[in-house]
Amino acid sequence: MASHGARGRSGGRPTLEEVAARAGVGRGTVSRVINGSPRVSDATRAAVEAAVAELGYVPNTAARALAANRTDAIALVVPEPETRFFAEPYFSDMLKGVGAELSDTEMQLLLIFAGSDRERQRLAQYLAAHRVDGVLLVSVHADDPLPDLLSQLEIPAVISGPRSARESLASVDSDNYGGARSAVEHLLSRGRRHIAHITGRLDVYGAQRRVDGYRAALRDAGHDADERLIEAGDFTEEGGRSAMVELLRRRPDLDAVFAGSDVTAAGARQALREAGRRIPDDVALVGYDDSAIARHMEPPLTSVRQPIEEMGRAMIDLLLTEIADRRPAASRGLERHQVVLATELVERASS
Amino acid sequence: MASHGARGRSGGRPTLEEVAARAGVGRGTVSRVINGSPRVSDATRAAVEAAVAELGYVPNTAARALAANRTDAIALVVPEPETRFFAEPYFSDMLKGVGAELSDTEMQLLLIFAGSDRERQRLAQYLAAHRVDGVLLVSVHADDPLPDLLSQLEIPAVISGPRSARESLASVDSDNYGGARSAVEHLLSRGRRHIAHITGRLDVYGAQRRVDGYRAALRDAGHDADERLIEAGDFTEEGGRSAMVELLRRRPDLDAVFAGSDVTAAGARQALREAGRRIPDDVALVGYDDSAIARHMEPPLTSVRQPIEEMGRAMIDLLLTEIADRRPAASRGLERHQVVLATELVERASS
DNA sequence: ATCACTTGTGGGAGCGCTCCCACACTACCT
DNA sequence: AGGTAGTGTGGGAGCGCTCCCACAAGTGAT
Repeated sequence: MASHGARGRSGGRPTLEEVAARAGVGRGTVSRVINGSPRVSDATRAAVEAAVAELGYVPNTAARALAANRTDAIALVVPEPETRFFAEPYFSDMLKGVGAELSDTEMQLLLIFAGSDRERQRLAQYLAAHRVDGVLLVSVHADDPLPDLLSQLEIPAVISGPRSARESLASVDSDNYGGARSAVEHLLSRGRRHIAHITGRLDVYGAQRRVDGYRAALRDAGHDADERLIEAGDFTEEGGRSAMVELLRRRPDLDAVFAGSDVTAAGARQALREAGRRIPDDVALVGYDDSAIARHMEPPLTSVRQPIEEMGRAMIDLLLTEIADRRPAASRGLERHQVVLATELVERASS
Repeated sequence: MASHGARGRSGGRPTLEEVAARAGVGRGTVSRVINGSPRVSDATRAAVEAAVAELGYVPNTAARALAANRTDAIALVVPEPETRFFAEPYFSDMLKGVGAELSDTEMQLLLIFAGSDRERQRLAQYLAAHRVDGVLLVSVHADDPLPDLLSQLEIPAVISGPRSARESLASVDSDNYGGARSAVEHLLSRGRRHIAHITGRLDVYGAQRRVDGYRAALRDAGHDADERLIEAGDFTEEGGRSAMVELLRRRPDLDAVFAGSDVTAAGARQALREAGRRIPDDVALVGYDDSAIARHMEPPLTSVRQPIEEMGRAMIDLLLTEIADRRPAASRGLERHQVVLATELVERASS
């Protein structure tokens, strides 16, 4: 009795109502069983479950979403071009943690790229349509309007990286400051005295914090910071190479380099090689991220490991909590969830 | 007047009805405007569009999905562990093509991994719930039950790679057979006579086809196929290395290697180096995929380029057509869409 | 003037759920 | 006996759309 032309194909998926009829109970009871409500007698539950199995019933997500005003889906938003997503191990590790933590949930994960303006446009539409219950925002840049949009739309969200003061979103971060400190302290303990730093992209909060940590470690050790020992990179190999060239020109006497990422370190290594400097004999090198690159570099690279996978897990935990008590961060006052995970220095032959 | 406790939060999203009231028209008319029906007068359309803009109306996807029985979303299913997804450039190129082709559509793309049994279980649930309008299946293995499941559920789907006889799904493939032929013919034309082949994983159709092409090229050139010149790899670097070691042991006189992928070629190169063979002087090497690895190898690797991005585009085209005329492949008889795109040999210093 | 279309429009019915109120029934106190 | 909980259950109302039927109004042929 399909009244709409487009319906009734595909052999007719069974509905709640049909399951109820089959089990000899009411619609509400079946709904309770499906949703795991405790207020159902064991006998009834068994009868309903049998009917569900016989009919091969699968709930209609659209109907549920409409009635209950939730989608059972969350989005992992990557505000970067896809290229970077695949190039940086950060994202794949993050995805692994997120996926693992989500695997015993009913939640569906969507991956959304928002690198170009056009993609951002689409994303805004998407969020406005409330097609997800929550958002994981990885790699937030300074002045990014996304966090504001999110809290305006009152969509639960968790960002990775440090949170700037004005934002009211929950966040998970690794201790970039401490990680940088430990790298520099390590180099100092190895007797290095002229330690340079190639930064990451400074519009990424984390990179900025690493610079702070670098400065603090030097200051605490009684070294005066020489600005000529700091050069901006951009997380790319080429950026690392050219920054290294520049540093060697300015301070030919440097004996150690702390790079803002492993990829940057790879670029720096190249420049050092070309300049005839041996690693670690002439110049010690330390990277950041402890990615596969670090292990495979020649010589193997000392690097600061971030617990990225754990960060992913933590982000999901926070987000699910946030969704569960449906009160977006903004409206719950100042008390905001912020998790900071420790880093670990992995020592290898390059330092 | 929110009757459900959970509703009416978030400042009340405007509904179709409210837009209709504001524009002084009926519900149906607004729906027609939203969906771009031509049967609306210009004046009315303008009035509705104004109301939409003033109210900031965004259609409720769940309601639409429920009423129209479509989701405006398609899934890109990767039947592989995530690790492989990130490791092989194939997927990122594919994703790029798919994304590009989809960007002027309303369709949402979901990325779903189905590497483990558990993930497959979830996927089956997901598909049974008809949460997507169509599926893109990349990297299908032999005996994979997914294609059958898909046609059973009557979900429009397109697979990448050659289609086995029994499947009724549309497919897009690159010419693996021809690509392999061209690689071998190239090596022959360079005067190589003992050409070995390290295969990909043979449960992947494409890898099998490459073996066929390799054999055919040799046969046509009047060489008798020596099975000792063929060794199975698995698309990994380590697999390529150990296969090469084995080949060198069996046929120390070989003077060329055609590898099933660039990554495999990288492994082979390593083994050749260790054995003291120079590339291309002693042994010529050709890869497959023309990925970034090929360009950066030392020496740069000759490789067969597959138009992966174009494949992604073509898959989307097919799928959207399939969805548009809502008739899944199976029910439309034998005439099935199958697109095969040509490959191109990119010559570099390794051969 | 009549008929036969075509074009534009309004609104009822229905998609398959969830939420919640109402009600029956039991158990245990006063 | 009457009250007061608590427990399990049925089903109405409603979520915000799309589809389609009905109908008004216009257009041209007869």
